[in-house]
Amino acid sequence: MLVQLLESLREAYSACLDDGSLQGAFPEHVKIEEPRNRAHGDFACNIAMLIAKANKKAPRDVAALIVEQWQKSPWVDSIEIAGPGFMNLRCNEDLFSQALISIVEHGEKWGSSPKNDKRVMVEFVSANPTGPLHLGHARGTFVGDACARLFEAAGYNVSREYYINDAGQQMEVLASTVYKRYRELHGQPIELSEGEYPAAYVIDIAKMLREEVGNTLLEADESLWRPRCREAGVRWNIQSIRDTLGKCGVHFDSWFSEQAQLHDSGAVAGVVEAYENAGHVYRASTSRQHEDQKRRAESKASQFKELQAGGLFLKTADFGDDEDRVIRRADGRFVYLTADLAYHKDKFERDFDRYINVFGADHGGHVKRIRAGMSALGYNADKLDFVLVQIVRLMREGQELKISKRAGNVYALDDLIDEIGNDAARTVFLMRSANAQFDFDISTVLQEGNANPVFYMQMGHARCASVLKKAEAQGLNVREEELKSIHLDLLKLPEERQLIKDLATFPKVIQEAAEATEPHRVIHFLREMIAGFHSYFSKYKSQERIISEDRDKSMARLLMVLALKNTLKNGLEVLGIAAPDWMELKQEEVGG
RNA sequence: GCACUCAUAGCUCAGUUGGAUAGAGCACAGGUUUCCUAAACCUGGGGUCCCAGGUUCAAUUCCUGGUGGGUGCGCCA
Repeated sequence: MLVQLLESLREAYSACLDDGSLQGAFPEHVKIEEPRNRAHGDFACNIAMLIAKANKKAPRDVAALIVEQWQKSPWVDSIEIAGPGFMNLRCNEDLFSQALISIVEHGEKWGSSPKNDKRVMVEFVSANPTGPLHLGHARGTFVGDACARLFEAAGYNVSREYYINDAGQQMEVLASTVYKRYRELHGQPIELSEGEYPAAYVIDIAKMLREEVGNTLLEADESLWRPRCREAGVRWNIQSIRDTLGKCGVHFDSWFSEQAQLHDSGAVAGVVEAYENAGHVYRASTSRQHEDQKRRAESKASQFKELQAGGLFLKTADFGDDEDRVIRRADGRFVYLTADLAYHKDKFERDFDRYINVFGADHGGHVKRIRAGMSALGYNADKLDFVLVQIVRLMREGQELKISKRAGNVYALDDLIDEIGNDAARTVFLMRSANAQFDFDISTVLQEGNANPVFYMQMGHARCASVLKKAEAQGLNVREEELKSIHLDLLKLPEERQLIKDLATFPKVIQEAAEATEPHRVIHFLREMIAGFHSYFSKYKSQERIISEDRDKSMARLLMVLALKNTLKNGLEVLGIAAPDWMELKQEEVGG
């Protein structure tokens, strides 16, 4: 619908160019959109304001010139010039009819863009394999997956990647905890030290280990038991993470191991060498930004400054970072950042067009460093997108659900899915802009009613399905091959025209949500559309029902319902939320 | 101190990359509903869009400077 209108506007514009009344290229950010105030017409266009200055004419005069041509389009019934120079247009009924038919004909492709040859990588979750996923990982998981789905719908070739931080001190702590639990299983007394993992899952890891190796590690040297325990721990945790992700409907295309693919492969040493060769490093005890050290004197960083003994600095400050960063210690060991740089270098070598990184907001500090590090290697850091997800505080009946890692207190992501279901969990974590923190009481999604966003959306879909099913029982079938013979010009009610216009904007919503990596836009779009339908449904239920004696009118409305259902289904699909044809309701009818 | 991020109705939050009279849910007040699955639908009250400048035909939106909340600031990961 919008496509046709834009096309006709282009034609009108070039006609203006041809007769010399206007000059200049067709402006890039022309908007044709529904005006807030419906009295202004079906759509409004702002082109006159955009090009007025270049043509040295008043916006309203420019508008008049365009209107003269645009009115010739078969899609346009009338255009009015209003306000500072808006063009308010009313569309021809054929345009509405064609839009509806097109929605149904496109089926599950409706809303998606044609495949392009762009490749995008979405890296998300990437939780340390030191334990199961918990609440703190939920938002990143769902936002990352929804972004990936959005890009797929927008026509991109998408690859989902999980970066496994299976190197470093945390793994050693895990290994020693596993070993202690292993000894405990063999009757030896143990005592966990500060920082080790007290949670019960480590016992499960130890049990698995005992089954695999029996008691052979009991008397073994640390050089034997440590790698074995580490490996068992990592393997068990990754499996646990995979299982949870599977429950969440999330599947990765690749799992990237820090230990194997960066350290063991020599990639980390390689990236340092690349920086050395490029002349972006220097050896020092403190970074060049002495002032930075001073002004951080009051910060947490100050308590670590004695540890600084001099190492190899990367000049990230030359590429937009706040200060230079150490990438190799004086003793030759690399730091976390070095591996991260090597990882992103690896990503760039795999040559995607765009890299989406979904991080928790507490990792926001990485953004500038990685950007700077990639720029220093000569890569285009603009291809990197960072989605920082903020904390969501989940409540249950006013009580906060804790993420705390203290034993027995962890609220695992698994538990959340078990409690409220994948659809509700997705809705909760996707309904708000990722970079805004918010509170949510999960008792809301266990109710039935408008306050429950999942219920509201799914009920909308179920209602459509229900109406269609009832119609079918009466012999009213919307068959694809007969779409064109349905009298869609009978859809004259203002609510019907409004709904069709809303439906028609769906592809644009998907496209823009993908571009902005903002899945929440889709939820808001769906909710608004459903609200309009429910309102319409109720308003006319005593007259002008969807299924009525008037067969032609019924068929027209059923086609509209089918188009709505298709849009809802595809919209929910792109969020990973189920679109049921029937909802089992808990509550009994009131007053029955 | 510096960086990132947020600030919109009593509460939780949208606001379509700068558009016309700023919206939704909850809560509150009133009303409708024997019906195609629902405590659903309608109406109403409720706003200094944190403050002050700037850019623009047009700013809740972009820029600068403040204020307030969150996060980060290590040769930890």
